[in-house]
Amino acid sequence: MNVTGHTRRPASIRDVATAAGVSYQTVSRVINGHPSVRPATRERVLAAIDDLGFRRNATALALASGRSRAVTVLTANTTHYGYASILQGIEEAARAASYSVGIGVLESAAEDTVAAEVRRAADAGDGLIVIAYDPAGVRALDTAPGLSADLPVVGVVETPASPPGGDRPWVWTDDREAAYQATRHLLSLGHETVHYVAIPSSTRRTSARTTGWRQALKEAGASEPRPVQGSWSPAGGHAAGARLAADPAVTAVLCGNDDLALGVLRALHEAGRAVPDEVSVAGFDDAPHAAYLTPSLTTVRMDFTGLGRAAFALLHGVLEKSAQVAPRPVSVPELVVRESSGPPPARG
Amino acid sequence: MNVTGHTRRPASIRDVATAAGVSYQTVSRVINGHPSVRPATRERVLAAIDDLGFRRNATALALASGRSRAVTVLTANTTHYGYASILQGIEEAARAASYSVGIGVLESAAEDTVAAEVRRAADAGDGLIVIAYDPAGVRALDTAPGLSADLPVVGVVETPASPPGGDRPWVWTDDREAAYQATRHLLSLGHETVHYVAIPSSTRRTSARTTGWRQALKEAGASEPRPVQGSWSPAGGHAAGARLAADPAVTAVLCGNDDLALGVLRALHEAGRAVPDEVSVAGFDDAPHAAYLTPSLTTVRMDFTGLGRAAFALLHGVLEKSAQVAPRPVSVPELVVRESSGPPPARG
DNA sequence: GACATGAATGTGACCGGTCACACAAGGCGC
DNA sequence: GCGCCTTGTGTGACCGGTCACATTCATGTC
Repeated sequence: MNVTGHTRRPASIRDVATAAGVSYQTVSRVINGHPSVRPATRERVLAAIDDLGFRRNATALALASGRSRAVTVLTANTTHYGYASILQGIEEAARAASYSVGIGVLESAAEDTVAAEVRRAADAGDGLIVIAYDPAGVRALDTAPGLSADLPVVGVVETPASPPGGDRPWVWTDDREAAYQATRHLLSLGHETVHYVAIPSSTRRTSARTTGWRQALKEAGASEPRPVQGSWSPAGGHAAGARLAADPAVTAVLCGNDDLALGVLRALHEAGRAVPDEVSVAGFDDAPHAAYLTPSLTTVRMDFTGLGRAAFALLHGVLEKSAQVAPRPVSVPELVVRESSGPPPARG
Repeated sequence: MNVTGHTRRPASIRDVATAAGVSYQTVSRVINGHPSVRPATRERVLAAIDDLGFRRNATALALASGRSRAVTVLTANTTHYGYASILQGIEEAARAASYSVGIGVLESAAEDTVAAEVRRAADAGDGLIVIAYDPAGVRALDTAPGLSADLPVVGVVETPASPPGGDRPWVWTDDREAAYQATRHLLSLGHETVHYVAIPSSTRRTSARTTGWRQALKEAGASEPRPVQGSWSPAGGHAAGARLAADPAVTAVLCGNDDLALGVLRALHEAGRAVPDEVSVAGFDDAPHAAYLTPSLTTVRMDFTGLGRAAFALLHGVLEKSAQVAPRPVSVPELVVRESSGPPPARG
């Protein structure tokens, strides 16, 4: 144990070598667990390492080995529950694998902003995970390969519209299926149709959640109202909800996430429409607050941290060829029925 | 512009040098804007840089210069709104200063867990920001200097109990004052006293918010109920709220954050106690959902991203001595009165 | 016209690791 | 007793930058 407080420059392998009376290469061998080092020598080196408080310099290691054992996460936002949970899942898995995690926030979807962030990420780590639920993320995911040829990129995406997209390095939960189930749940309660307040779609066309909703309506032969474009926030949900509340025909609303649902609930309340007696509302994500709202929110539970872990695992597999490039990890969200959904009011 | 797709090893300054017909040192000078380079030479070098798509290798730079222009943020959680916002503020400021941000999650407050994370942080970047609102963060903040002598550490903390703590590199918002104001608000509405549901205290004794609450009660000559120990989550608030709801004497509840308040609201609802008619509730943070709850939540708005930016600014000042070590940045939270607080019920 | 001065550029060492290779000593086969 | 393989260890170059110092040439000064 080193007790000298004023360790100026931290000890290098050469310092350790001198202290142990061996060459720096031998120290390197000990550090890396190379077999052919005589036990006695190893002991001496380990003692010196301990004594000098040696820690392997990550920067030098990165320069020499060409790999930094660091990944960068690009996201449009760190505060949304889903995004934050994914990040936490990534960090957890990365930590377990002794990788460090860097983070970059995409402040806009503008091409140059995104490009700048991707480049920063490219020379900060040796892999990139993009949370691509929104236009900024999608653009990053699209342009990254072009901007930095040999930077492995993994995307956390919505359920891809087309069949599993060849072998793109993507992870997702089946939110199309989840939206389908949530919609069916509402229809099965007796609602004639289900309105939808959408999160901003990641693709130019329409989001996976929208697709699942639409599919359920179609199968049930229900009419398909125009989705209301929301944002990610309660404020967006509130605006959308206000419009829906004004239409007496609306009896069931599915929301792209729980924050939107919260805004919708509020708008319905302000319009004097009772939930679930007059209108049913369902959300998406099962954020921590969903269960504690009044009425508590029927929603779809998403395993975001699991998604984050899977994203890292996939990237890890690419970075260390050894690790198998895991079979596309897809988890299935689970519908959680609470107070906010119920049968429609008897026909007036 | 380089159009060759297969850039094997990326160009180094020596490649650029050869291409431009100068020495690598001249390239280095151009990159760093050294004055004494003949304009014509500079042009040639710049052309070569552009042509080869040269990007300065961050790792080599870090090794040679001894500084990596990276900071690490240590936090117990990335999903809480406050924490996530602080992180976002840090990232924003760091990006503006061309620093990259790494993140480490403290999974427990156990000594070795924390120590391991601090060490990882120490050799990942050249500065550390610790979000120290909870035991894990506090321990990290406390032990970091001992674990890694010359690693600059900045703490995002609760309002320190003692006078500004010498010259500790800390940033905070005056949440003691905020709690004081929120409590006074409730008292001024006519409540005899205000109950408090606490977030886990960061110190062994009591949190700044608790102190502010206590101070307001004392000044008003109100009785001081035992604070109810909550967690950070709605679930914790719900448990605490259930207990408080059972006591008819309770007419006003201040909560350590908005998630707790949400749980308390729910518990009161379940107990059949109307808010604000029978019981007033106030939160802390002004999370995005606070305004959209029913009833909407009276709370204290905290400038978390500003706090994050300040934390980075402080660390930045330490890292680059040039930058002034900003005067301790303290922002003042603002009380936002909404529907959840009102006068107590007329004495029955 | 000799010499100090400064601008423009190049050379070598270094940061702290890794890798490829050289080399000495010991065990084994024949 | 010689060659040969294996084990243990050391040497030198390298990763891609920076820094300190040397060098060249043009200019100004007396």
